Amino acid sequence: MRVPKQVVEARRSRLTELLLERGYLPISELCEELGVSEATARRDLSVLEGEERITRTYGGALGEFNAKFTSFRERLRHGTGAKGAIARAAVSLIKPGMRVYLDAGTTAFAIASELRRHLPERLTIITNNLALLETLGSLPGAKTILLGGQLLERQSVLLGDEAVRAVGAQEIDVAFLSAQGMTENGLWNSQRDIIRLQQGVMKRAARSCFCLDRSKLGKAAPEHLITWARIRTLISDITLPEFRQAGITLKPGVLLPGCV
Amino acid sequence: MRVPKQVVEARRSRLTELLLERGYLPISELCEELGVSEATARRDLSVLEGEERITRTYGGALGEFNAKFTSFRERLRHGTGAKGAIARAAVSLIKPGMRVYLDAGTTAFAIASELRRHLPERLTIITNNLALLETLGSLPGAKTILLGGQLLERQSVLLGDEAVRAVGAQEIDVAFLSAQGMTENGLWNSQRDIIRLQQGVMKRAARSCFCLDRSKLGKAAPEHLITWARIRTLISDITLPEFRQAGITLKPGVLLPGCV
DNA sequence: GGATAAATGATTGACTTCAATCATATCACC
DNA sequence: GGTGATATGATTGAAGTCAATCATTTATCC
Repeated sequence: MRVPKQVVEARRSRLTELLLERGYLPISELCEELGVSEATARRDLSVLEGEERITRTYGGALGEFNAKFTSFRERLRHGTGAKGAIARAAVSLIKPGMRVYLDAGTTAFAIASELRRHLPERLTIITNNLALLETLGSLPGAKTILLGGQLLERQSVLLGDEAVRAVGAQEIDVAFLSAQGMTENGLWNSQRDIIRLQQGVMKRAARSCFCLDRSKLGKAAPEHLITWARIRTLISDITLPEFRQAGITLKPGVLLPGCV
Repeated sequence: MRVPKQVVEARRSRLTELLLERGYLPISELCEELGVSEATARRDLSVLEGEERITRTYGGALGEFNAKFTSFRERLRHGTGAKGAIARAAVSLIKPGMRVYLDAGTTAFAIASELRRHLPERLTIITNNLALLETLGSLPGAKTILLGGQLLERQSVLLGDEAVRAVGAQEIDVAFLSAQGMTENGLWNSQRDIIRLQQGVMKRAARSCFCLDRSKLGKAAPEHLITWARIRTLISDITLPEFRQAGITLKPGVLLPGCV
């Protein structure tokens, strides 16, 4: 029997919320919870998957939160490619007892993954990136500090005045920062709030390392982060000749070797 | 063929980490990733599930992070029982535009779930509870602020000096707080850091509501939170005669009606 | 109000997953 | 070094999952 459109939509919203609340549910429980047949539940799942509101698994489905992180991770095959090399180079700078800052972005995630393999002693990790907590939260022996702030919708990042203030109270030995683009004028990012936080981090960090893979070369973004003259350490899979070709001259020693 | 014990243990740790990193993996990918047959992968999953380090699903497995939250949620059947009634009573106090604080604990989770159903306009939600973000993070129209602080191992809660400082900078209209026990001397909690944060919250909140179900009655805990004389609003499924029987006399109007 | 389109549940057959069993290899212990 | 214990992969049958199809019911549109 046909059923009003709004009933269908309401049920699908409910399904999405159920998955958000429970993380994972097998088909059987979904049917019971929604009071529909297996066929309808599958159809709903199929639609919601098409809209990228959930992720199906064999026998059930995952909520958006998981899905988001999973797809986030899937872009990043472990330790392979440029991101993995950049992460390994970054981790080589981390010594026992250090206080390390990681910001948002997939590079930070690659570094966190790398830390799971080679974890220096007594590390303190400071971040505004909630996605990292899944990876770092259960690291034994490491202390994890999360900055406060406003949760950005549809991203798992904390920003705003509160985050800037919170980072001002931190001591940081080494910070790993990323950006969305680099041109001859320096590095660029998309949002003013991100820049403000990154500048706050730089003020508090004894050493700031910028991690950017080659996909960022030549790209601009709305907000200017930093000029080349002020960058002390860059970690990238881009070679010096390639930089020159793009009109960027790096001071000697700025480009960290080992990931080209 | 038999294989050294440490190899087996290493593989299982790797499996656990893989799941932590990726959230969910189907059996086929696990086999590929670990380089073992399906049978062995299943056996590993079975063992790890027994040790409660992962959660199996039909066709795959979930990492501990998901598992923890899932079990956390499963204790709490939606809207039913005392927790649901307490949550509904709590939500009835929330008006559009308010700034609401939720602390750790399953009661806060119940309130968050209830908010997913009846969401007042322009709400700001402030919390130190990461588990809530999964539920609240995607609420359209609500602003979510997370306090900073140190991540408590094996819990998804932020505490410490930074959290206390962060809450000191917040304006709160109504705070919902919980405790682990109540005796004639007032409310008790397990950790000093929790108490410190809660006291910080009370200072900044125009109204503080304590939410405790009947399982807490008569229980003590190491650290004292607050005396009955200073409690203005209590939300509980316990009746006034029951309180009297336990040697607790509540000032009139303190016990919020509607969830007994 | 009638025609059309859409949603539902049941059924089917192909495919997948799963636990149990078994033979084999080799680690661990004495 | 011999013996027992144990991890492994292959196999198998039972149970579960899935997409496609079909008849039925009913909302939606004109």
